[in-house]
Amino acid sequence: MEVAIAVVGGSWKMTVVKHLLGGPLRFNALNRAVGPVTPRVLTRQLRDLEADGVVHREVFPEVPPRVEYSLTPLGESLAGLVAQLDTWGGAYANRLGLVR
Amino acid sequence: MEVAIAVVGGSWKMTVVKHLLGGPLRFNALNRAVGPVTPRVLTRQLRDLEADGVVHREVFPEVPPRVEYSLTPLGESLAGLVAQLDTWGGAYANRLGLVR
DNA sequence: CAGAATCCTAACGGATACTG
DNA sequence: CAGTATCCGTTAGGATTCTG
Repeated sequence: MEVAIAVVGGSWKMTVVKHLLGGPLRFNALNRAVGPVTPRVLTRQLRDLEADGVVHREVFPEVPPRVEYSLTPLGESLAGLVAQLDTWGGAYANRLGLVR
Repeated sequence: MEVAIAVVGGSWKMTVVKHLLGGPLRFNALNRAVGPVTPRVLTRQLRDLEADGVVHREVFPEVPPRVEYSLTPLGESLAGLVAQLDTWGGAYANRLGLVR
């Protein structure tokens, strides 16, 4: 339990995984997709996910530089979790809308 | 997504929910169940969960004092998430065991 | 394009001790 | 029993600016 939270707990990590489920993305594309996250923060989260074996980082030695991020099999095994979090978060947001 | 992480992201929050799925628990019982968490930290997490409508806190005006924590319906709706996190965390831990 | 460098701060998690 | 009080260090997250 705590292990999972440690891997997944970062504010943007699961959002990153969610967007990578649709296929590899380059750094700036990911940055735009994920939301209002600064490059510095996104880089940290990506490095964490990489270290945890969730994300794969591939550098293409080109000009201009290209770096693609994709999910490892382990990362893809988070798909169910992403779906549940997404659903639950949606329901929770709705509930807030109703209560307020 | 981010909403869900905000509610669930605390280091002990999902562990608390997990243990409350088995029924209401008193503060110290919960403290023992959850693990090496200090009262101060546990209190914070519980107050957060209460504010988010996940946990219900009931005080029984007795001597000695008794306070029971239980899940709200919203809290119980996290059961699936708990199960997935638990499973995934277990698998991840095993994988670590294999790789190292 | 993909980040690194630098800086800041709020808050989180924790240790320890004390109390109605 | 169920916390509160006080203190602490780390670090996560963010803003801004710069670069190979």
